[in-house]
Amino acid sequence: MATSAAAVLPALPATHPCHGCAARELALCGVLQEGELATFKSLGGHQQMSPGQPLFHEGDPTTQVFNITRGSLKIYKLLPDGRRQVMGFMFPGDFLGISISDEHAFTAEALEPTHMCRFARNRFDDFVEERPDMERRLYSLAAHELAAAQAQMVLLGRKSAAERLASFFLDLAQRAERLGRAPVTAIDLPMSRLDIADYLGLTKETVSRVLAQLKQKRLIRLVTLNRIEILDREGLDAIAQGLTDN
Amino acid sequence: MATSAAAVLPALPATHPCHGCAARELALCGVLQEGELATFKSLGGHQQMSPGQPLFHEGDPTTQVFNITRGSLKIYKLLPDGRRQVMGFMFPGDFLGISISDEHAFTAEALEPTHMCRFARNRFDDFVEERPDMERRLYSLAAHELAAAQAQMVLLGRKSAAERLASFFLDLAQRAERLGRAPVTAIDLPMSRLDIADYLGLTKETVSRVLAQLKQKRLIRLVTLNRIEILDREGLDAIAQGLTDN
DNA sequence: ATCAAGAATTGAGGCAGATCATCTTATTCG
DNA sequence: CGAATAAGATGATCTGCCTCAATTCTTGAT
Repeated sequence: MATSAAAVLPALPATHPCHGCAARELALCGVLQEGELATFKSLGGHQQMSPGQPLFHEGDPTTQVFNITRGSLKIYKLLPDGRRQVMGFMFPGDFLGISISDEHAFTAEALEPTHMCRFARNRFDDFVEERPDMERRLYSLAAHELAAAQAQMVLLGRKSAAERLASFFLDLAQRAERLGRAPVTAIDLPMSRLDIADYLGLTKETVSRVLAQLKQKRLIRLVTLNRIEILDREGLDAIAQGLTDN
Repeated sequence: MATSAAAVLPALPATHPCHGCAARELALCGVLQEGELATFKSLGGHQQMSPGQPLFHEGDPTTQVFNITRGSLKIYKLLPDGRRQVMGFMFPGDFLGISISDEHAFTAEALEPTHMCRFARNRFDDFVEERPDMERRLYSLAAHELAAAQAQMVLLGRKSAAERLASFFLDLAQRAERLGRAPVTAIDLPMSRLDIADYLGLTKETVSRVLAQLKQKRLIRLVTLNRIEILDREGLDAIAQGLTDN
């Protein structure tokens, strides 16, 4: 069951609808051949969203699944009194639709202008059911997400504020590297400080303060408000893993 | 992909090795027919563990997968300095092996005398690969676990100590009900207060104190140290969801 | 039964991060 | 461009949970 995406994909003709899709190798589509890809593509459509626009709400029927191709989203749950927990952020290549429930377990909302492929869920399921590769890929995605969720439980249950921020930045860097296939020292933060706080189980004030500490320790630098540069990755790593008192 | 376990299973002859297995309908095996079940069973063996005994450690190669049939386990991750996050507790019917990594992401340790079916991972994978039902079931399990992990993130990121305890007890009650198919008012706690604390992101002292509060509010009663009775489920529910100040 | 050892409870005080308030810096829009 | 508005940073104070320290209870061995 330890199946991973095909390492090499055949080049597509420039006229193919998926040609040039930044997400292709990373997403579900990665396991499909050219012919299948066309069939797959024909199942659904394309969709764009503007910042702040919700894709769906917690509790909505899950009639569609999505594949992010550009931009980013946050997904979150709310408690009745308004407390919010951000479950994660989605970037190009990420698949939004791992669930066997009829209702969405969370709300999804665009952080910036965002593009995605959209599929009717029943047609998607039918398509997947006939392609063992695809099923295995889906399982693999779910298993990865589960591992990530468990890492986040450690963060939320046992890490200090500084450890949480450091872990978060490193995680973002790694995801950017997976997308770009090259080492990354500067990271975009398309989400607000409040989003970060709600993701890390903190308040926006604490996020600001810890950010200031990390800056002062010369571990990071704020290029702009929404873009940081990692100055000392080893130092950040040491903090993230709890190897230093902070 | 919204496949669930078969609702009704054919009765097995009393001589069948899986006859009387408390976990059969719940576990992976639930989708298998009698013939297949025998084949499946022949892939692996049975194993018993005593309290405190580790099944495997974080980082160990994942050469086997397991299906709990009796007893219970805790699974946890450690930070380098010894801080611990318990990721969850496993009961009969639960499957231990959702992963595509070559190394275990956590340590698993028996809480009480515990029995399980054991399968070599490569043989298990081969078996699964030929049975789409089984693959779908595995995906379904992973999706469920992911949803549970996300609920736990809300708990760890945003709930108060009392809310965490209340949520925990209700969750245990629901799991017991899924196993026994009958309403449950008394719950066994095979884990220590420290295990509970490390699961809920608290200390054992806080767990003790909140337990005392819930007792005093007549929401629960301690039958013994390791068994509580739920006296007011609605009240607990209200707390768990954060509908009451506590 | 009695004792020992571990587990759980209870108490006192401290602290990391929350809350509330203010100020500063971006961004938007007329 | 400049005012309006929102986002972020910073300061002061508060508090829920943690830490450290005794007890008390439970359990298993003799």
